[in-house]
Amino acid sequence: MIAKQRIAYKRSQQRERILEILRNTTEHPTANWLYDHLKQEFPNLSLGTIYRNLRILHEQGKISILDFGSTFDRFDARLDTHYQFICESCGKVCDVDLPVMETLEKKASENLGATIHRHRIEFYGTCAECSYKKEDGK
Amino acid sequence: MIAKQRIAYKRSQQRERILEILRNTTEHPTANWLYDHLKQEFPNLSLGTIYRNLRILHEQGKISILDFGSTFDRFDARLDTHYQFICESCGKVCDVDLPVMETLEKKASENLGATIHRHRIEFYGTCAECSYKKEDGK
DNA sequence: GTTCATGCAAATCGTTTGCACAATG
DNA sequence: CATTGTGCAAACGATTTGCATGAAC
Repeated sequence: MIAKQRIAYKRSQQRERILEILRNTTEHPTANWLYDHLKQEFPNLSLGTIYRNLRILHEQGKISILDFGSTFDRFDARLDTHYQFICESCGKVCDVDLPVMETLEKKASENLGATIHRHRIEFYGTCAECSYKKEDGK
Repeated sequence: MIAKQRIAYKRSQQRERILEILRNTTEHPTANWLYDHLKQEFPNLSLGTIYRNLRILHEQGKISILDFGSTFDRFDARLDTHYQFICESCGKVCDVDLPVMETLEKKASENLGATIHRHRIEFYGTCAECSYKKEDGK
């Protein structure tokens, strides 16, 4: 478990673009989406680079990693605690505008005798568009 | 998306034991844990069988699948909504005894115009034992 | 020039699947 | 005996990693 000694981060075009895109998207892209998207700018781009940079951005505390049941992670430049909704029909992930309940952590903490650093809430269901599609015709 | 036509489920020793174990464990075993555990009873057991049966038990509504950020899923014979705590130090998963907040789904639903079927809450932190270990010595 | 980042391909790891054979009903 | 389940090994898909080359400082 000897962590590879890293002295400093150097800048890289790719990393800066990844962060920029994440900051300008309300969607929560997957690694693969980022790859497809940036492939145009960097024709030789590789998926390894995407993943390495996502990990680095996460280490730097600049992005967060949202891991749901789905096989792939979603990445987000929003760092504050916020809740998510996942559409089980189309897979879309979006933020839910509900006040964050700090008290929950306290209660759970007392309950378990554990130290709690953070919590997540995920809502699962069918989004407005998908409900609409299902209603008419097929 | 042609679902393989299944007429009926037949019983199988392996499946019954898997369910039995899940019902008698408060831990939330991984597929691999179940495999190791049952390998003694069924020396030729294969992981494929574990996964197939877990999926079938889930289809039958007898177990639930808990998927966290960790690479592997956890399985649970408790079916009612309940919240989880995940120790970031030892990876243990346990249930949190807090009242289920039905109203949350309603609020989120109004917020998004979506239909919400269920929600999950996960707390992340350090469990009592791990906190204790860290305190003294190393 | 030393260190970090890239691209590429191979490796990893949890999970799924195709197939021939065994168990169930 | 028709159908489902098993074991095995190969396949899968998201992510990671080793290595030689290229960019940053």
